[in-house]
Amino acid sequence: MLATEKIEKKYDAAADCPIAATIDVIGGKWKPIIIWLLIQDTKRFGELHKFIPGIALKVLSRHLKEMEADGIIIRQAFAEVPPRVEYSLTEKGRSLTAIMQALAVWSNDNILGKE
Amino acid sequence: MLATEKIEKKYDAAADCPIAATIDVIGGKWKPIIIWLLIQDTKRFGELHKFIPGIALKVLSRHLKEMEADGIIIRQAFAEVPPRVEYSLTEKGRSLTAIMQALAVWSNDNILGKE
DNA sequence: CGGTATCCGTATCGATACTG
DNA sequence: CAGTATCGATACGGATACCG
Repeated sequence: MLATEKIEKKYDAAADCPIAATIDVIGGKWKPIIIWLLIQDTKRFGELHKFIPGIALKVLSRHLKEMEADGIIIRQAFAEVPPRVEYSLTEKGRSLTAIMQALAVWSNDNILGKE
Repeated sequence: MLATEKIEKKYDAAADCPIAATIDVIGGKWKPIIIWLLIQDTKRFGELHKFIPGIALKVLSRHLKEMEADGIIIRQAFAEVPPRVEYSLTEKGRSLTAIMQALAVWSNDNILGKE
């Protein structure tokens, strides 16, 4: 997006609403679980895949890349055989913990009892 | 009951992860802004449309219905000419205020300064 | 005024096969 | 082990026209 051009910028919910911007970071279909798992512990790619039933490899891979680009997780590859890659939260990622807990609490209070 | 028809329930992130469940409620593309506007004040359909640049009528309408179904907003129609419909938050909806603020704060601390 | 109906483009998710 | 490539399905958002 070039700021030098006086393009009549359309309002973009995700970019212009701070709340939506944060949801964008934690709001993919599987990102909450990934973050939640990493809050507890560093994990390898295969572990994440095992802990998250049903996620496609491609999707897991893309979510991890996005989260790395957003600066909330770190990817650490070890030059071994067989290869090992570990994912963990950055400080920024950890700073989401309180929010995650608040979201979980709200769910328990307002959604779980409903079904 | 056929054994083959055993309901092998697939893991559903949105339903089975409490965090994802809450994000589902507040996480549509425009829901955060809608909630934010309604936190400040009850608003009519047209007002919401005016306050949210670019949203399609259909999308606004659907989001409002979903939020009503989720129990976080109330739709109140007045039998007048011209018709008037007002949307406001329920108690449950208001209970999201703290979370919304936390999300906005996190965005200001971790996203806004970046671009 | 407050919507719904229709049609469409895109983004996102998913299963499987294959590679470094 | 840790991914990528490929193809397909579907959910989501958007523009416009029309109705009560």
